Amino acid sequence: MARGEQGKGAKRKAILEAAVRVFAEKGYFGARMRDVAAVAQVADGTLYLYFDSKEDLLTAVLEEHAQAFVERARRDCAQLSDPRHMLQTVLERHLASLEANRALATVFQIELRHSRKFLRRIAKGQVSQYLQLLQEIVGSGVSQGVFRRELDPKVAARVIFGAVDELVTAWILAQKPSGLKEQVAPLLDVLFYGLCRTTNQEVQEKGGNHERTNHLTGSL
Amino acid sequence: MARGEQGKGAKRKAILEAAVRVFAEKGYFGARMRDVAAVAQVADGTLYLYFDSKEDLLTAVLEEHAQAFVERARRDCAQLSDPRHMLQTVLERHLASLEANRALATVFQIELRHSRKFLRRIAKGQVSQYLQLLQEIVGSGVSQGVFRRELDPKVAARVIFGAVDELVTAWILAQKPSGLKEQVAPLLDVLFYGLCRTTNQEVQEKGGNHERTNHLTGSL
Amino acid sequence: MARGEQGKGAKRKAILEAAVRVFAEKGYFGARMRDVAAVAQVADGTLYLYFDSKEDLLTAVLEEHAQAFVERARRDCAQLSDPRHMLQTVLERHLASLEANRALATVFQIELRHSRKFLRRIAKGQVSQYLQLLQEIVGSGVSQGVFRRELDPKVAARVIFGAVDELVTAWILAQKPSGLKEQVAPLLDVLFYGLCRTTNQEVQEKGGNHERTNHLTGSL
Amino acid sequence: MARGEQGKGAKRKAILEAAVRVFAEKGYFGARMRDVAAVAQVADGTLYLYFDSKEDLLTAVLEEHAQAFVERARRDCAQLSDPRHMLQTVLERHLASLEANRALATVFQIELRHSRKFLRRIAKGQVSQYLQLLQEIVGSGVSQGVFRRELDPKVAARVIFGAVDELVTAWILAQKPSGLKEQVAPLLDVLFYGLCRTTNQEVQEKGGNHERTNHLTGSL
DNA sequence: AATGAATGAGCGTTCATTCAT
DNA sequence: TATGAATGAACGCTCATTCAT
Repeated sequence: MARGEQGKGAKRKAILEAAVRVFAEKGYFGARMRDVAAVAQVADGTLYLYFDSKEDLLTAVLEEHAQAFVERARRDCAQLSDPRHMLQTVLERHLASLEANRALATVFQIELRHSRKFLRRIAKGQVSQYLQLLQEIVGSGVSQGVFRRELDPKVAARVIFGAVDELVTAWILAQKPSGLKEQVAPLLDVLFYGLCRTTNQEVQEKGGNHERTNHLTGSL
Repeated sequence: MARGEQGKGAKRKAILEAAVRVFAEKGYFGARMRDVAAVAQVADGTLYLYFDSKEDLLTAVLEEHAQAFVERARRDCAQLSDPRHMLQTVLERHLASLEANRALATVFQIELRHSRKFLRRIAKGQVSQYLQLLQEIVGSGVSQGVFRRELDPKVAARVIFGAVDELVTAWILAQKPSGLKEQVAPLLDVLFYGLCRTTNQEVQEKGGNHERTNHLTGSL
Repeated sequence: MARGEQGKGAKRKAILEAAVRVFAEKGYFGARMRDVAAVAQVADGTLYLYFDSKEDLLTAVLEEHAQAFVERARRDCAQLSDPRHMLQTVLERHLASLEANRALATVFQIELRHSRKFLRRIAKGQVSQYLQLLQEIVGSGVSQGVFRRELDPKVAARVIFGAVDELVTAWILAQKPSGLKEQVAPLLDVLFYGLCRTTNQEVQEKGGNHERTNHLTGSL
Repeated sequence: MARGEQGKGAKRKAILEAAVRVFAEKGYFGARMRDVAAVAQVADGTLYLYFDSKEDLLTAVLEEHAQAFVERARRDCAQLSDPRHMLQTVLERHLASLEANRALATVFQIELRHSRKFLRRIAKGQVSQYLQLLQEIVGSGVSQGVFRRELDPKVAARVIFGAVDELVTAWILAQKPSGLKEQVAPLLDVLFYGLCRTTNQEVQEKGGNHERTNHLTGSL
């Protein structure tokens, strides 16, 4: 029972966790409040003591986790100076935290996007803050001369976000999901050095980009 | 009336277009078949002469457009040799075609993804073919020595797709959407040359990357 | 095709036969006019050139067969003098004709009775005439001194009808239907001589009732 | 309101009664669940708290009453020794209980038989038990020497059942229904003594069968 | 706070019937 | 006559939400 756990917000938490499970399993529209109540071991009506509506429940799931995520990402970055390290850290956190809770990841990647309304809410909320952070990282990278000055930080941030997002979605949909975190290195490789080969790249760095990536990763 | 239009598949087409409009406006679950029928100026039951179910209608919207898109992208590429040109052409087409029909874009970016089931269907179908194409482009770029040989083509393809996808979704959600096509250039800039500045880049190519991009774009 | 058969009423007949088959198989409410049309190899709309409505089609099935049945029963009886022979002949015809067309029997025993309205129509129509005939037979039997004079001909007629009807329904419902006609003899045995043993029956007729039954049956 | 009635199963009962009324009035297919709900003074959805489906509701009507009926019939018989008395008692109960609730009788005689499927369910269930009981009565009558030993108990049971059933159906369909119970006596007369006159019957029992029937009836 | 029985609006789908061809 | 595409009214059932206890 969710009763004795901690007393206070234990029931609320139980409901939220149940919601994540049920939404992930059946999808938002396929999920019935009754299912959530059953999983949370709570009466139907009790849900409404903690959440205004089904939609509010989904929103709560979002806010419960997303806020913390962005905040921690910012804190992580505050302790780093190299924007490449920042990106690496943020993306690793991103992938690792979703990998740790697949149901939650499903809700974030799929269920939260089932309507323009919801999508907008996310886009204006947490995602926007996340993009903002990425943009700042890119900006500071440019200032530091680490990133190319021709970059459009807005577009760059979206490219980064889109890329990670796509990897996560693919992972969600995969039947036998491979590791998510492992994909940070090749992802950063593309993001950092792009697709194109610069004429003298090989001369500059024998052994190529892999070494660089390893170098970076190794230094953390 | 949809009657006299062209005679044959006119009604089917009218229904499909109505579906796109209604799905885009109200979302798949918010849309009632009756709405679709009304917009198509057709009786409720008529919908079922052309489509098996609401879900089938959504599926049909997908297949009606997605297939053609990938095919054309392939045809476009067949006439080009430089993989950079290929990417540019494909992404331009991608953005341009969605920009031309915002309702359709909404359905593709949002409604078709409302459930794991549907998402999977797409991921295994058209999107997978699209990714395949991108992967081939990257692969040929590597072979030609235009793209870096360290690239993981699979990850690179996902990065490209994720980036475009993110741009489109952002455009869908924006209240006053700016041009989509205009974003191809900065997008390619990031994708081609990455975030990082290579130490001697400035020396090699005065004027930097912008010039290169312009050069490429200008040549088309 | 039902085309060339005889020209005129061939199509009407084809539809009626199709209706019997479909009604028997799926039940009146489960049957769709389209099914009937398909079996009759006719367009949906054509049904309405021959019958006013689905209900009318069922009614037509009834009238097409029931009328003839009662008429023939009367004709049969006209050639007999012994009311016991009459009953036997009528019931044999009854069972034999239904046994010959199980689908038709199904429609008569089940589908035609799905509503009070229809049941009433039958009860007032063909069944009433059939009961009338039975009643007359009983009446003449009483007059002739063959049947007991205490009989209430109305009740007797209903008992006879109910008994046959029940046998037919049981036959319809049976998975592996045994012969129907074979049941006439034991049925008549009960109807003619009742359940009770009259005190001196054994004395009067050694060998008992079986012999009598055989005697009667044998004489035909 | 059905609320305060008895508390517990009151609502379920109210729904069942409403169903009987509505099914009897409009027929199973003509009846809408909404009608049932309205008559039961209950919300539409409430029906589904007590019954799985419309069909389940009809089934429940059947089982609610039929079981009790057969059980009571058996109990009645257990206290009697003369199979004639048994038959009389059972049939009287049968007719009396249906006469007491015409709507219920309608459902039993008509609505429960609207499809082969349902008819089969009944035939295999309650009716089969009823027939079994009748068969046993006939059997014991034969053993006791009260009934003729030539009887085929199976056929005899069906004759009895068919006869009663027919009387009830006729009563249901009649516009101005006469008494049902009153028909037991003439019914038994036919069933007991059959149609045929045995040669010396008049001698044996002056006053004929009527007297015997009265004798029997009078003794109860 | 917690319950869960009750509510009732809402929707996808079917199918008898029509009618322009 | 015949067709079959089109119609649109109708209905069983679901489920988010409420509220008396």
